[in-house]
Amino acid sequence: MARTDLSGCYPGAVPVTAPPDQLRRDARDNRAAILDAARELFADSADVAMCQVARRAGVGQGTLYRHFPNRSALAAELLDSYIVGFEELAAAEAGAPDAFFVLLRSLFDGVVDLYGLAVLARHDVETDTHLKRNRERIRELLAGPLRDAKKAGILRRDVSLDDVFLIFAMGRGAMDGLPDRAARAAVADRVIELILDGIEQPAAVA
Amino acid sequence: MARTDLSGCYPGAVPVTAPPDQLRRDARDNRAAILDAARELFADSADVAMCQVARRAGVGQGTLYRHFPNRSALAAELLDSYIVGFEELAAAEAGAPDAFFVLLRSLFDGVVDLYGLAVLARHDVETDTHLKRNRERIRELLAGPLRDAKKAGILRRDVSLDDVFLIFAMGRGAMDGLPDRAARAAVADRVIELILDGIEQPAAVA
DNA sequence: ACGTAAACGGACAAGGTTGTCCGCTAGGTC
DNA sequence: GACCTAGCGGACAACCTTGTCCGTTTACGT
Repeated sequence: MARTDLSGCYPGAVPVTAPPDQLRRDARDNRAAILDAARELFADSADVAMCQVARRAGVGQGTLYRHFPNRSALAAELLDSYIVGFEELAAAEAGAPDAFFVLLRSLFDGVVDLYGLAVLARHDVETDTHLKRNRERIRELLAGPLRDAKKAGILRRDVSLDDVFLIFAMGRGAMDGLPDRAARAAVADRVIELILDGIEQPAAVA
Repeated sequence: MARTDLSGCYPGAVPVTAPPDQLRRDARDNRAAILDAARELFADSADVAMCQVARRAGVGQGTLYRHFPNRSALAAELLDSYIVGFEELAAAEAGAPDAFFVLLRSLFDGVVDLYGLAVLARHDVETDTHLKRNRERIRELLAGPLRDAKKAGILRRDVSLDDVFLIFAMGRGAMDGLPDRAARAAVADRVIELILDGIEQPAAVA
């Protein structure tokens, strides 16, 4: 006997559409738990299975996928919340001559805290429009500080915005495969030291 | 009816043990074809399925696995052949004051040509003893040039061998996700420019 | 020529991941 | 307190990858 076709009779995996603050309480809690779990898991690695996120959040896979239709959507949400913080910092530092270096440092700190996410962002950057927009946003926020730093004579004149992304990628690469935040933080410090001064000895120090 | 147990009656996937130059001609050709295919595929990405290697080499999967029992063994072989070249270069440059920079440049070129392999090497470094030994070998080859460069006053005094690996990882990171050799080569050039001089403006250039 | 063992190749089992389906539970409202 | 629907959860199909198995082919010594 053929099973009755019940398609459409149940909500199924209909994605959650309401804004997060209008959700039913249990849904809101689950959403938060999922984001927390994802943040913890994506901190150390980009290789996180969706079922791990669900388990850690204490929800079923169905719930996870209803809130975030795929891994990219989940990552995008985490990334957005990072960008918000970055925008605030940029606003606070606006005008300061060393704002550029403060923001650069903050980008590195971002990788220290969410290494896996940074990897994911890089990998998906070609395919995911949302991530591209975030990238563009960071560009905008850095353009002013970059100009100011050059004007103040504390930054090489030939450094471009593209170079900043390059430096970001360099920092991320240096943190590849490290086991935890502490190790990444240590490496980030050293990378900044190296990058700022360069490794070549200035011609004559006397 | 139970199938007769034929285990051991056929050579099966018995690994090839003879030295490569004593193999039967078809086996030697296949081995070479596999290595060529792997080199091409690992050039752009670490995410290469073994069956792709087999297909590209024009051999069956069984053949591939008999020559190289797993992906690590295949990667190790490629890596070894790179190391041989690096050793030759180190020998040729021995004593030259700028040997350190030449070798550093060569490491970057290695990533440009075999990016996927570099990623793999980094990722497996904790688990694979063979890779660890290669790393150690590079360390040995760089120690002298590093000392000489400092003595010649063309390298910051506080740069350590660990920093060299860090710089290597930075370069690799900067090349993440780039589509081809050409793009990687361009990035490698810029990274070297940035790393050598640093991005901070020297106090007073006057 | 010819026989033997080395080598081949592709089917396949095992393991793991993604995203969907659908029967049930329980929050919020009247 | 009862209803109704948003939301839950976990089984599962589909897919991919790794490494093994075993019947067949072929290089090479005699």
